[in-house]
Amino acid sequence: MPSARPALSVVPQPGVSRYAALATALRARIVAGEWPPGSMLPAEQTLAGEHGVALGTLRQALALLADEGLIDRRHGRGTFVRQGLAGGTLARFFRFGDGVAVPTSRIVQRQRTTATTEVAQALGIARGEPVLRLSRLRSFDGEPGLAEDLWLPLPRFQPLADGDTAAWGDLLYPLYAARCGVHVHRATDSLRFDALAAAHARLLGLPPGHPCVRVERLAFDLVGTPIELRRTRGDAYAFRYTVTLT
Amino acid sequence: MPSARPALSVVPQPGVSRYAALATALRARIVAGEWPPGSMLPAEQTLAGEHGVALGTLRQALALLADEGLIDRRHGRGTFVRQGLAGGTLARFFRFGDGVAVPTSRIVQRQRTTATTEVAQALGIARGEPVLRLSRLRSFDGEPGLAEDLWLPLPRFQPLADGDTAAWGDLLYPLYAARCGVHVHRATDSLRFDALAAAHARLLGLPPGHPCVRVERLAFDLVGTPIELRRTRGDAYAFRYTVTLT
DNA sequence: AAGTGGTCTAGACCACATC
DNA sequence: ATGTGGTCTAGACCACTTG
Repeated sequence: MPSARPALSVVPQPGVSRYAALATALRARIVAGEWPPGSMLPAEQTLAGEHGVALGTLRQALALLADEGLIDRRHGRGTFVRQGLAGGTLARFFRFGDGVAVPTSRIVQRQRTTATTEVAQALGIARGEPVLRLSRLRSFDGEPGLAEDLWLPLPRFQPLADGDTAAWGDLLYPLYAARCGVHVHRATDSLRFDALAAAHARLLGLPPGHPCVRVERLAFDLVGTPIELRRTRGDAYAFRYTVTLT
Repeated sequence: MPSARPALSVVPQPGVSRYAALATALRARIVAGEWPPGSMLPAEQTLAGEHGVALGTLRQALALLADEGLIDRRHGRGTFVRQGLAGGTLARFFRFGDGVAVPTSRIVQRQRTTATTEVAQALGIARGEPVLRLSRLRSFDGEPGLAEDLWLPLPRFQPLADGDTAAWGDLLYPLYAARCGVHVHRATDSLRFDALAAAHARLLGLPPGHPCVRVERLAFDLVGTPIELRRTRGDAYAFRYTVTLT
């Protein structure tokens, strides 16, 4: 009598290690929503059994996903699907306030509009598609510090198109998760130097043409779909950033 | 008859895993120069035997050191002590030339002097200690792009104090290794915005007061001793930098 | 007490690089 | 052919977290 074969056993493939294949399989199950963000994965023993591999092999696969930032492993508690980006505040590029407190946020403008060529390309949609455009001012200890313009693809962010923006709180990503079920999983920040346009200068209380650093952020969800384009401007003289190489 | 105890066995300690303790021991042997930069470590089996641990445990220890950038593991070849920093060119913060070719380097000034308070603090020496000060211009396709000021602690970099600087080539770190036996292993780059002083402006062919990005680099050797302070300035309009978050 | 991930072992076998 | 690191197994035991 043949031994029972695990339900989801990983088929050996040339050129791909078992744990890499396993990681791909698990990644797919997570992205498909089998375990939603914040939820716990089955125990190591269980998963290893399901996929017909030894514990060590399963752990190698999970280590890959943890490196990618897809899951969080917590000793004694379990393995969890990551909720979203942590520690990625745009304020980290500048020296404002005490550098710790979350800045306050005020929505200056909200507007339903259509995607320009530039915005469409960034968000991976067609030109002219509907988007929600926001202007936002972030203040540190009451002092204006960052002026932001945001573009959000519209069918998906419809819940943010109406209602009182004063009730949104100071952080957007938790809002995206709560109201739209959108979890930001990855983002790229591109920095460059610029001069302040009149509108931004007014918001920040600086003279027009004042030097600024412009951060362009593109944020992606779990599946890799772009979900937010954000342009942040702050006083170039407050810009401060450190990288360590090894 | 008691079983033979390995020469360098790791003593179990509360609160410290065996592989972490082992990594510390190996790190010490590397830093002490037992295996100089570029040389190969003994095979896994050998090291595991020497320290009286299983192969898997030794591999965990080596994985730590590889993460730190202390060693390079190469399948089928061996485990090597890293030579030095790779891919850390300061030009990565700017968009000059084709972005690939190594820029040419010209030493504009070389001067034996003493450390100011600021330089001394950065290099971890006393104020007034002798240092070698260099000014350097880096060009891309013949166009000046980066103006650099460097400070090197002097007993150690004596070999660079004399001789023809034209023979130095375009990269400094290989020069440090070849002439002074100094290997750069880690560095931190701190960025801020500034305006060009007259001297730097002249070098770069830009007007005085022109906006620039100033990168201050502090480089360390294997032991963690600061060995180079470098201040690089480039046109703020050429500044371009991208970070990915996850 | 029960369940989770973390550590450690002792071994077999595979894949890569070099002579 | 030989030596290197990479993969995989099957298990034991430890450490952390929660009911």
